[in-house]
Amino acid sequence: MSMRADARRNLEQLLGAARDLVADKGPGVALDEVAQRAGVGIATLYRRFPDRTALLRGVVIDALEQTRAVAERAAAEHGDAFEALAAYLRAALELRVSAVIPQVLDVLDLEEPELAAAREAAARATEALVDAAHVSGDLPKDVTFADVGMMLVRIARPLPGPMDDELKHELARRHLELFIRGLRRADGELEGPELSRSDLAEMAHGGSTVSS
Amino acid sequence: MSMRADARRNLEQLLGAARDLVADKGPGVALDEVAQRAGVGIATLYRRFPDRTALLRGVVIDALEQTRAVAERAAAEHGDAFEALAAYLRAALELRVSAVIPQVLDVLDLEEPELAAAREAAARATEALVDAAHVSGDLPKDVTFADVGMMLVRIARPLPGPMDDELKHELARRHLELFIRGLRRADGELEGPELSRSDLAEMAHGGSTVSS
DNA sequence: TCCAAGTGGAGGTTCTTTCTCCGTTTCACA
DNA sequence: TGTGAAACGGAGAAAGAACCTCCACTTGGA
Repeated sequence: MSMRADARRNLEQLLGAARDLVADKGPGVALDEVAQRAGVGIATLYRRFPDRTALLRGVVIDALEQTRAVAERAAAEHGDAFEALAAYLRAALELRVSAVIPQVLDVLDLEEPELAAAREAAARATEALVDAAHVSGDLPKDVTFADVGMMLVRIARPLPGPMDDELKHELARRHLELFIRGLRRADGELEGPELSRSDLAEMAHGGSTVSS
Repeated sequence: MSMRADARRNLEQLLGAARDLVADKGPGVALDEVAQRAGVGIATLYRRFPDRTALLRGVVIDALEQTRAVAERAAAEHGDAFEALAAYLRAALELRVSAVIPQVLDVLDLEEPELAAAREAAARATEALVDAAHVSGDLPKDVTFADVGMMLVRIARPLPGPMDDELKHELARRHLELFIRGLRRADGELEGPELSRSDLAEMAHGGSTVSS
């Protein structure tokens, strides 16, 4: 399976544009807009991805794969477990990857094998980071995988408002640092649902009740 | 200016529905949907608010007014400055007020006197809380008004995804507590733009460069 | 050089949203 | 309890937005 060089480049442009726009505007973006942002004609988009679902699937699988890669790299490069977790969070923020995944969860069939595998691999890699930080004692036990992941999503999602995009991103970085700083050796009793990874998985699967 | 009791009730329903829906879906919500959620006919909406802008203005003025009230109450009811700030954040989260304001910033003319006044009053009240917490020493100096406000927005905004609404809200509460916990007695050096209130105001006004 | 692979974008079609119009219902005062 | 002004709901015409196909043109690479 080799494509012509220009075709491959366009495919990448398309995935990148779709990632950004879906992160910003949700899974219902106008496909025309995606094509335009990617700098290609609309026909090129439809040639690669016969429908919206195919495009979204492409975006999310790419994002999950990058998440996994970044998480594994963070684990390998940092001896200290908390530092590894922090490094992962920073890298994931740069990739804008966490902003896009929850947006498409509504829309895609997560049972679909290729997607389920990517999901599992990414979750496993990130959960390992959280677990290690728990064990090392720097991350409070009551701060779960889900808490960390969701806060990352909250911080990665672009704020609405008339602000310049670059500034938005700098602020996101700043706020991630603020979060990380508060995470380390914070103590106290945290109220509210302590979701585990499997709670999350079940929820995505369809049901929306927590065992609690 | 007295309205019939049912008319007033409907007006409130409308504002409430619009607040929720705009917070969830942005300022472009279908007005039909707003009317339906409010439990009134579409004509009733158009009778009160001749166009989308009027509705959004109504929503945001209401929201700003509630913000001010809640901030002043928090200041009055808590001796400890940090506790007062925390109480304000919790109350603002419940009102879903912070989620709606940035959504409409794009769309509305902020110079318009009535709106500018509401904005100023709300900002003044909340800034007082942040300043007091700075002075008391419990809130690190490098965590600005803008940082606190934006983190509140991030936490108040509903996460995308298939989760049950009530659960989403419980998690938002939990994450706000996590944030508050991390705020107190956090120390270190925070990088990135330290926006003041006036930076924020200028930005909203149109320019998007920061004095830095 | 040549052609298979790749491309862009105009525009017909379909779906969504807006907003008016008017017959019906409801409140509130006597 | 009767009355009318105020308020209401919702159907549907008109406007707008998004989708997606088709085909004449361009380009990479052997």
